[in-house]
Amino acid sequence: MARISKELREIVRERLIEAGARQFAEAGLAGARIDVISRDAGFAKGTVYNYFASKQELFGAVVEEGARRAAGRFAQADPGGSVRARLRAAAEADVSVLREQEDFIKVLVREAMSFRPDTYPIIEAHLAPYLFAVAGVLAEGVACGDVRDDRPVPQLALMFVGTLSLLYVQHWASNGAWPTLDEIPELAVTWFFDGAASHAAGERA
Amino acid sequence: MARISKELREIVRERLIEAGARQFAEAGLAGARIDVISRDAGFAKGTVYNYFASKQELFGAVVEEGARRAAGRFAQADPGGSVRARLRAAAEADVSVLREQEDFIKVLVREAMSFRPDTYPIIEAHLAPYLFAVAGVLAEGVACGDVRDDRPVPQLALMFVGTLSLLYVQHWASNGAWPTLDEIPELAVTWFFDGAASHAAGERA
Amino acid sequence: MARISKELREIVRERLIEAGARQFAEAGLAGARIDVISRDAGFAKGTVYNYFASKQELFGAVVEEGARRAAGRFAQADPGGSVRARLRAAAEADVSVLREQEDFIKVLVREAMSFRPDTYPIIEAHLAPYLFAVAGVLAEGVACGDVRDDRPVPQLALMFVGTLSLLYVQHWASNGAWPTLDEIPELAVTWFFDGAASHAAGERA
Amino acid sequence: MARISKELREIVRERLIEAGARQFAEAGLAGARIDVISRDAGFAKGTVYNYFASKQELFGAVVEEGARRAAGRFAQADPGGSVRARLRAAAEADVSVLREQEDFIKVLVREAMSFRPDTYPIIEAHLAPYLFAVAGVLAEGVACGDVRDDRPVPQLALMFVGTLSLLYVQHWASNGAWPTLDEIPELAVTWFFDGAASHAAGERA
DNA sequence: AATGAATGAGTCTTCATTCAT
DNA sequence: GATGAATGAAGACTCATTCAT
Repeated sequence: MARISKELREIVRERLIEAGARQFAEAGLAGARIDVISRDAGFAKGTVYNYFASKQELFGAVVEEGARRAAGRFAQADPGGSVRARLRAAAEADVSVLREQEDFIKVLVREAMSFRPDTYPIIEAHLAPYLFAVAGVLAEGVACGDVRDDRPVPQLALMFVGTLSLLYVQHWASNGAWPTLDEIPELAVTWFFDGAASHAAGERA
Repeated sequence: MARISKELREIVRERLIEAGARQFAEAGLAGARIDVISRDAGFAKGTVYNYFASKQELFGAVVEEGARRAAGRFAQADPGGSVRARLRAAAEADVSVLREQEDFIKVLVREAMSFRPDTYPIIEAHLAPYLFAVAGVLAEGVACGDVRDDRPVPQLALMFVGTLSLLYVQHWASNGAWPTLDEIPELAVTWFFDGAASHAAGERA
Repeated sequence: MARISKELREIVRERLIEAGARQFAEAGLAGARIDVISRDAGFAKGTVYNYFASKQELFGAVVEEGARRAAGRFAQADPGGSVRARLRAAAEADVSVLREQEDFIKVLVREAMSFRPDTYPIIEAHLAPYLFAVAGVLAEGVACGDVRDDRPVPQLALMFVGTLSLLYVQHWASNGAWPTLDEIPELAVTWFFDGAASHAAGERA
Repeated sequence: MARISKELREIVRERLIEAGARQFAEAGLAGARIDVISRDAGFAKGTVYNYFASKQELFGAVVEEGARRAAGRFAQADPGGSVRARLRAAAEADVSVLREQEDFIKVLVREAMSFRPDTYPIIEAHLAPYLFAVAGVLAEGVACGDVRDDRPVPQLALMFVGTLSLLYVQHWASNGAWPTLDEIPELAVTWFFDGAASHAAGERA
């Protein structure tokens, strides 16, 4: 099976990453088993190691791919306009990724929320572009006075992404009862801008 | 003698659970090592098995104990006054518990975020009184018009507790850089009432 | 099986080292299999790891033990007198160790002669006391004029030990035909002092 | 075309064997990696298997080739004169071969020292002409009284070749520090005729 | 004939669990 | 009840070998 084309190699890699996303979402980094991943992708155990040097590295690739997909969708769906509208679009893009790639997002969110010393650096490294994109929108918001300027933009970005993540967790924890995926973008933006409890929030939403 | 023996047994059990909390907080369920827990509690490896049938069971006991300890955290301080002030007091009480029981809380938050089928119900059960207390305050807030009335109170309670948890995670993930524990109560309340991004929030804070 | 006495622990360790010597003598460091060693010593696979951190470390212990046994025998059998006589006694002691501990000596000689980058340092480190003992005798020989003084003593020691090793190899390679173990001490000393070919050697021997 | 093809095939085989010699010299049979050998020879992994059925077989071919190359080494230079001078010339010829074929010689010496049942006969067979040549010189030495006559000439030949090998090993083990290749012929002859320790040796050298 | 992706047997190593003392 | 040595299942990772292209 030699002389495989570069594209075929890429396809196999992709399949392994997707199988990895399923395993890692289900079992976490420590609990995931390499040979399950390989089998799930349709290959024998050893094949994973033709593409990734170690379980850690495969995990990193899964995280990276997850972040890349989310970020890509992000970029596409920037309607311009108010910061609020743009962040809402971003959240919608994120949710639409979640619908299609739930495993990837689960890995991202779960491991990010678990901040294990061995996985958090990986997550952080690969999440950077994603946070960067959000931060870009927020920076413009600060510039035009739509966003408070007394808090560092990176912190704000973390808070926005955290809000989204938290809503996902609540969605999963309630087995989809509340919030539903449909509600999440609006909830995230409202919460982020107006808080969860205030009337203003209620009114504006 | 049976009496003393029983008490002694309880003390040993407690020590094992505390050592377990430390390990599980650091390494997670899969990564934790029985041997380290036992040694850390001052016993030899085998002793754990005189008290718990398996690592899983010890883990369950840690989660349960953590939930039990955390559950008490709320009753303590209710200064009365505005909803805002009362929730802030609640958050402060929560943080003060966190200071003392950081390992337990870490395990709890992690597990909550992973909603494993075998531990999530435990967490949920023990979280209930806490959520109930928060909900009580919020309900009064709704009644007096300080809190929006178009969202179910239980959802609001979940969002408040979620905000706190998210801030904890960010605290841990940043190695305490931001937010610091001191900042968390104010941040939580502001975020919950006014959002993270708005000027109103900045002004009021 | 707890509370084993220190002596029992030592005995088990010894058994593992001896089984290790057998395996390493037969298969070398790379080829040796941990579970064969453990089984051969009468234990399950994992037991080796209760005594040694890794295969390398067990190998080091085997080499050390081999060198220790050989060196010990060396020290006991120093009759004093001429350097020639003392080295002969040393060689005889060495051969008597070889008779009883052939596996250990085989490991030592084979790996020393293979100077593999990963094993040679281990061998060198553990062989040091052995070489040191020989060097001590030779240094006295230099002092009293029985040994040439224009060559560094450590080189001479290496040459003597090398001579012995070479004879062992020839013994093994010929399946014991020549030289026999009985002949080795005399051969080694003669060769070392008088050469292999000269008449002087023939006469004196 | 068949002709060229056959020659080409021979060339590729040769390159693989030389690359094999490098790997085996460095890592031994067990430690050598097919993949490294093939790459080093300028081919992809699988190519080795178009020429050799297995790693073992390639190893055998390397040993055989090494022995073949080394076998020619002696015929070259026989200056006549004293036995001593002729053996010295032989040793010099040997060292000059070593300089060019170091990897092969390393593999050979190692294997000779390990006398594995499957390779030792090969080595022995190819060593025979070399030993025979040395034995021829020695026999003349015995005849003219320059070499002791109370030891079988084949044994003497083995001892001479063994001396050389031992010096090689010490050269390699010391990373070339001592003895240097330049010193080896003189050392070998001196040691062989006069011993390593005696004054006579020192004086005559 | 060369290629190199896929394979899977083989090994080290870890560590929860057991149990004799 | 405490101990810690022994156990062996489990799992990551290696790499010789195969074989489709």
